[in-house]
Amino acid sequence: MNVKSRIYAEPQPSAGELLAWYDRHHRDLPWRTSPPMAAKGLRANPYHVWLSEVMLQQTTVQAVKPYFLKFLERWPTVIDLARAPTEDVMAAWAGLGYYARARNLKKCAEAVADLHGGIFPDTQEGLQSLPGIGDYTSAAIAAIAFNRQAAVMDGNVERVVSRLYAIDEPLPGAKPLIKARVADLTPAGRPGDFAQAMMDLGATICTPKRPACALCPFNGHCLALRDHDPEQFPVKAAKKAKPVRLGAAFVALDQQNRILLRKRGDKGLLGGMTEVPTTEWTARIDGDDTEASAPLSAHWQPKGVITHVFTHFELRLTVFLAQSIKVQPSGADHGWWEPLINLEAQALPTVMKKVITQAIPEAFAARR
DNA sequence: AACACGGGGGG
DNA sequence: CCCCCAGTGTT
Repeated sequence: MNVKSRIYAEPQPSAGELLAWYDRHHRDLPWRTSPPMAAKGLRANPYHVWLSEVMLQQTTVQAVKPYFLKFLERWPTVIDLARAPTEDVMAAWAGLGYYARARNLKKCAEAVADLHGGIFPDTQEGLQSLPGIGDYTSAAIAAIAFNRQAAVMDGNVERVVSRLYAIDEPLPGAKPLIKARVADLTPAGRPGDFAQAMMDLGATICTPKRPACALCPFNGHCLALRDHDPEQFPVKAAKKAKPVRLGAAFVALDQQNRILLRKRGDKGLLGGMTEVPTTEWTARIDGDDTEASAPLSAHWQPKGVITHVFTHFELRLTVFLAQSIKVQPSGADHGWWEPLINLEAQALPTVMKKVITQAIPEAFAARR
């Protein structure tokens, strides 16, 4: 920045302006200690902050709320979570996505319970040594639960800051530059409120499309607003096309209305989750091979195709149903027969709920 | 540095 | 339909 623009630029944005806005407009969220309460010295519970932050990774506030309340009711402390069966945690997480988070959540709870006496580390370094806690989450917990002056940067903050300074370098390359700006802005007092204020601002005012700049506490300092079009920031690197994968899924019911289920391996896609048997998911499907790869010999009835979009590919599964199967004692490989009435308690990812609903429309509507 | 990893809501 | 989201771990 040259001398002239330094002289004539607007005064720098300050944390105080944002905190004043936050005091008036902050959202009331289940894991949050409101600014008035925080001012009276009530500190947020590190367990609550950690649980919410892990759930909020790449996930919207709206989606997280019910899961957060359910987890807290079922496992009130990190010790309770550490002692819970992993299958229960996976089943409770089902539907939230990114299931490595649930596996790491359990590992992290065990580490805190067994290695730290049930007390979360209170530094960013200590927190980041735990499973599932990276750059963002360690900074967020350190700032929000322990009042540390940590620079919290997520997708919202990247957008706000890239607009504030009209940063034209594309993401993710611009992250170090943005992080430095965030560190400069983060105040020693109320760093947790500042972080949450930045994220609230990004979620409600400085939105990806049609930002409400007229309502923004930073609208006197925003270079993207003054000199450009805020909607053009942040600049992002081009993304690649999604390939399609195909396969078949088999819904088998026995004579007692039980469904054949399997557990997926602990690593990789949908790791540790429950599924119905399927073929491999490949670029092309061999029609003659489909029947042969069914989990057992039966009258397989085609029930249509479901589509599910993952982060990096689109999956189309042809669904087959077989009913009134006589279960052979040593029949299913690695699977088990689960009464349909228990489906709700299984760790079924959304794609598998789609498959089962396609074959048995009333499968998940039966209760209540 | 690039890739793998879910799911849902908004425009 | 496309975009994005309170990112982390692996390679």
